[in-house]
Amino acid sequence: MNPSIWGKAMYSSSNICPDGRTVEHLSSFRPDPMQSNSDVSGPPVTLQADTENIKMLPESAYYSSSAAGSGYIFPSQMELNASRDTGHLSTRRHPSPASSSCGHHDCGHQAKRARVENIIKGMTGSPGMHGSDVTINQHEESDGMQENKRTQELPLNQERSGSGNASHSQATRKLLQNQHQHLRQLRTRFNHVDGGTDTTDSSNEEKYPTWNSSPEISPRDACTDSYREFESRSSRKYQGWKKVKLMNYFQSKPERIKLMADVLKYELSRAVSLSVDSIFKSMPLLQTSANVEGKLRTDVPLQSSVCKDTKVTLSCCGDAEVQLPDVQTEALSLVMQKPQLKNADKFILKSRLRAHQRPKPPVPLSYDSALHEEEPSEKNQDTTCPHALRCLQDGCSEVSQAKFEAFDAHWNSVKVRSKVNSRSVRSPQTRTVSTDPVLLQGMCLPHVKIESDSLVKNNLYILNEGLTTNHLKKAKLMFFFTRYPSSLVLKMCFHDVQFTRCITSQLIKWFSNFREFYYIQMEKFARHALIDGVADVRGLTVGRESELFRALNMHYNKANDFQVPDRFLEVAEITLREFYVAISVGKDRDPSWKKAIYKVICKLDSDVPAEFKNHHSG
DNA sequence: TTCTCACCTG
DNA sequence: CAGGTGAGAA
Repeated sequence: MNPSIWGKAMYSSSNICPDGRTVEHLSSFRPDPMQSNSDVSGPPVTLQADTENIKMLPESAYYSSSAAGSGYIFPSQMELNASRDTGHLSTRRHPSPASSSCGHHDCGHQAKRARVENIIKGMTGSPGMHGSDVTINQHEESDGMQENKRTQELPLNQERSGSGNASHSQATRKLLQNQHQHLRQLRTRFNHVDGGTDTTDSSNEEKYPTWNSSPEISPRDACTDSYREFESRSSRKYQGWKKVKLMNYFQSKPERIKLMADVLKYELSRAVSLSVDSIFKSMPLLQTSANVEGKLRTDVPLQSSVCKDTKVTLSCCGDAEVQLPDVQTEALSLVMQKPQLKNADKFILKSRLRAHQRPKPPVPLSYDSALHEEEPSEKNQDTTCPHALRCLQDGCSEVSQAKFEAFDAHWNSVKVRSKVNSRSVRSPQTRTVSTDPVLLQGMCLPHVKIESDSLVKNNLYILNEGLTTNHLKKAKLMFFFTRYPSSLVLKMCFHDVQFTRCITSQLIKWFSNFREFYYIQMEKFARHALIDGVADVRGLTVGRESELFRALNMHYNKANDFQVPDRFLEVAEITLREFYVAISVGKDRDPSWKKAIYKVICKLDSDVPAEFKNHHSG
């Protein structure tokens, strides 16, 4: 035993430099078969001393690479970002504007009838219809609404029109008859749209609930549904209807406009809700954005009167409209599995990073997210009405979470059933809720900006409540740069994930597993080298063609679509030599012999490229 | 006590 | 890859 040899060997192993000094130092080390198999009670002491000396040296003495020690942060510095549960437990607002203004049941029906009347009036009457024309129309409508009761109605109308005046002029009668005819045609038209249902059965009330947001209902039906609803009720409460008509007859014009506005609001929010629902349910991700856009525009005709072109303004939490910056819809992250996408497993960074070395067209999914996760969300944290981005970004808001779960349930069936996802299902934030139309309606989806390919580009919408396989792939590629990522790095690279304690632990666990595999491979190949009689550490190199690299690449970069940085090869080579030397000197008899190696390797982390931080993992 | 880590196991 | 566990650090 020559302490100087040991000392030199271990010293050199700790002074491994990518610039070649490694070889110079380690070349002096020749594993002594006798020593490696003999009692190591002597050498380990020396080794330990040398290991301690290592710590005294400045980092620059270890590694010339600028990456050395660049990112090492002690695990204790890992910040566990507790769930930022903002607790937006807003109460459910009653969505019906009719019942909000009048608590009485009949009052609500009457108001609705009055609105239907106004709707019909708006459809039949010309824009310039005023004064007595409206008056006449209102009379006629009452007849038209119930054709089968015209015989009962006619005397009433005559009574109303004439008010007991027997000398009604013939011209007025003729005009009235014409109006009757007109409204009968209108009525027929409505019935046709309605599918021919003209029943006065009382079961209709259950048949057409006020907020019938059944997923099966077509948007076209949705648009006519409210009319059916009003109509069916009007047939039951005809007497009340007449009263309302009379009242409405004397209503001032501003009041009618207000009613019309109410109806429009009602219809708008209802139709948009249904459309959003149907889109989320029918959007197959492969669907072109043009289709989506067209669908929205077609299904929600009313929105055109409120919103221009590409924007849909939804009423959120009452009547307050929430206007969001366009950028917010741009930055919503891709979080769902996309089994339909054949290239879903292609990591988005692939071409980007490759492009640094060889020219290649960028991947469609690659785009810069101008939104940084904290910026908008932190500002709006205290708003009582959490707009959707806040919901999306924080994800932990229970109400919004539940709302997203509502339609998320649809996607569960197509989610890849990997453990990665199944874990998120177990997340405490995840609950199973039924698809409540009210929830869907109240999703507070903001100002959905329908832009060409914005939806497809972002591929939906929801902030991650869990890690996906794409996150796993990203993490694996990150391992090429950092073996011991700090929580800060993790947060930066997985900023599309809601960082909870669970998520953080899972990410840490992932890298722990990566390291485990990495070190196992290193030890295995180091032992193989010893068995194979490699006598010089200079004979231990890790190139892209080496078996060790292939094993590692197969594990972390299975698709082989990522250009592994040269630095990783250097680190792998250093690690392999560390293991080789340690095993050679019999250090492996110490139960904690790897710790010294871990200590060295953890200082070799590089900075994660910005591409990892700027892109979503989808 | 809490957290991270390595190790072992399935 | 994840769960469980014990060691060690803060």
